[in-house]
Amino acid sequence: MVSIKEVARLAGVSDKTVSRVVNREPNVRADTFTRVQRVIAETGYVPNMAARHMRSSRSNTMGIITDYISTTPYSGNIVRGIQDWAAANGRTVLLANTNGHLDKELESWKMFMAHRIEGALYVTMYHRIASPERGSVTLPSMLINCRSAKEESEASIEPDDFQGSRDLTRFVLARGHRRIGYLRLNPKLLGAEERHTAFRATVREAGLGESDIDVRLGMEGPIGSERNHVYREARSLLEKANRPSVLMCGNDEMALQAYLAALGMGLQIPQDVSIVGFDDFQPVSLALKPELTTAALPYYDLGYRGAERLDSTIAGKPLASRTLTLDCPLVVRSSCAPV
Amino acid sequence: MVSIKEVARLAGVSDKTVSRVVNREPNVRADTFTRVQRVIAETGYVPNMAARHMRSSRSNTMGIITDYISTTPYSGNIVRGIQDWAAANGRTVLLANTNGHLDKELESWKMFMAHRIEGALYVTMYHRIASPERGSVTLPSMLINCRSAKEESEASIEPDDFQGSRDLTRFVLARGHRRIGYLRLNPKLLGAEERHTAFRATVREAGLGESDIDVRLGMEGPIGSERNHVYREARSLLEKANRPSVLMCGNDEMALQAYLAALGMGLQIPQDVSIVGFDDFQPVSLALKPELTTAALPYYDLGYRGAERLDSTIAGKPLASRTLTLDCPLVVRSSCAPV
DNA sequence: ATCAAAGATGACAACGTCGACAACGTGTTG
DNA sequence: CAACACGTTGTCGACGTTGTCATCTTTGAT
Repeated sequence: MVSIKEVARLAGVSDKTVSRVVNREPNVRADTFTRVQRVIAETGYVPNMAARHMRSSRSNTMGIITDYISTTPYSGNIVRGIQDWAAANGRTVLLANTNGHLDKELESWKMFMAHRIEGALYVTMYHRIASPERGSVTLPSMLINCRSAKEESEASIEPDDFQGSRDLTRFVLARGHRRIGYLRLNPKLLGAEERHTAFRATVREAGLGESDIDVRLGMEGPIGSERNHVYREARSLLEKANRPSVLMCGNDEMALQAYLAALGMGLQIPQDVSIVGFDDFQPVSLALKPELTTAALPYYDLGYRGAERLDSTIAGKPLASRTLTLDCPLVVRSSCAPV
Repeated sequence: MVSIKEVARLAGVSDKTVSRVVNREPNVRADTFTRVQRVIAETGYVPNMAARHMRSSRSNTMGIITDYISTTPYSGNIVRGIQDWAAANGRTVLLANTNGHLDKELESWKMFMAHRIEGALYVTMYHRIASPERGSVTLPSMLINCRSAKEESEASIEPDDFQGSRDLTRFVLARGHRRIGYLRLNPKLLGAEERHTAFRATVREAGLGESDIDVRLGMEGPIGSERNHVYREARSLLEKANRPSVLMCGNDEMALQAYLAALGMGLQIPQDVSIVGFDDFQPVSLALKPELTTAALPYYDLGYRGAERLDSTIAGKPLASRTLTLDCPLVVRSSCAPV
């Protein structure tokens, strides 16, 4: 691999001058500049990051720790958002996956230290409470899609489940629905609480009473091995004498099961019953017919803006607020009809 | 950050001796070893990879290029497999996502060169023909989930779609099905051809004729914006006077639509019609009720073993075969009943 | 023409690590 | 006791880059 010295030799200048050209430093004569540029092009010289890192003692690198990237695959978009930010800003990212194992998490931090990362992004695949186990490492960090358990807690960026659920509920109400079945997420997830609370607050605000809504628990138990009651509960809701005109589901995968339950009973969607989801998990929300009305988790932006925020922190700029929430925009498709 | 010299000073030895301890070199007295180890533990010293890289001119790093990681999210497991191999073998991986843009691909190669990667894994999210655009870069590389268009082609590792489809078809036949509807994948995908061919070969082998099977095209058009006929075709198959007893689908997302079509017509699965998929895309295959019988794409292993193979190549060992295929194991659940 | 200021370029060192080699200590052999 | 082998430890330099400072060249004002 050709080095800066080799380029310098070929261009008949000093290595320092090549460095100036590469880094667009001022005070290089135009002809020198082009001559060096030409040699760089001819030799295919690319600066060695490791050497830069050594010289400047800045690695320009951030680490990403993810937990269960495979279980909820769509949230891989968080990682994509981070990467795009990094590529656009000349940073390097190092990725580590823990699969939820503590020992792998500690191992990852060690690997990160070996690369002298300047900050870490702690990404969870479910919106939840997290407590990064970084051993004795102390570095700028940003929690993405989760928040710290501790009070003196750390900077984070999260989806606004409350707003998403509120907007979705308002939309459902605006379509005239007055009997609503609600299938709750696993209470272990942060989103479960917020979505449910927002739903209740919004229907109350609209003047509906307890008898107008019917809330069922769709999933429970430890994440990864939860018990799934969605199909059964959806059926039960739809078998009621005065059945709901709409089923609101904790997420899109639950909506899928609600579809199966409704169709299995001979009901048509959305003519006989409307269904809405949450997350906009597209392999499901777009595969369903009719396509699913839902609220989109801003995964990509969580990553992109989370990386941006971490970078500010590394640069020493204070954050406007410790926690930033991003909207979950409503995605209107055709699974929810007017009553 | 504490350096090897600082550790050496505190332990009262030379930096070289600390280096010996860190790298488990022989010929260090036991008491020296423990003394140095203690100082390392106390100071939290971690060797600097950038400096190692400089000294040894070996980066110990491989690059991963992926195309559309977000569209078919489950295949992120390939990346997880690679990472796990790398973590287990002390290698670093650098990840770049192109979203299918050529300019981003070239940019990624440049970034890789800056980090002096020793080899590259070119990962596609669909099983397809690929031609890596690496500019003038020439490095050991391995195609994962794709193969080269060129004849003098490059090493690759791929799923065995043929075997998967054959085993699935045999399974269906063994359950007594003799009228089979088949929904084809987008012909643009490599798997489409292989799965379809295997299906035809296997039914013929079993003595079925052309009139016993009915093959429909489920999807077509450019990847990312294809036209989707699955729902319509599935309905059409099921409306036939002598309707198939089983629907074999190109993948699990198509199976999902087949479910919706069947249920929408008042048919019960698997009593009235059996359905099988392909891929084992679990957010779908496990969410469906009854759960889906399918063949699993060995994504994780493609990544893990692909990394392993690339590493052999880097080390200069010849590969037993240029292309390696991995089995797609049958996953029997409950969506396919005996006739 | 003269000189100062500004612009352009180069020499050199240092970042952290480890290979090559030198040097030292201890025990063994003749 | 000399000679040697071997085990243990240390010195030094180089990897590729860029910051610091020095040097040389050009420009422009007098």
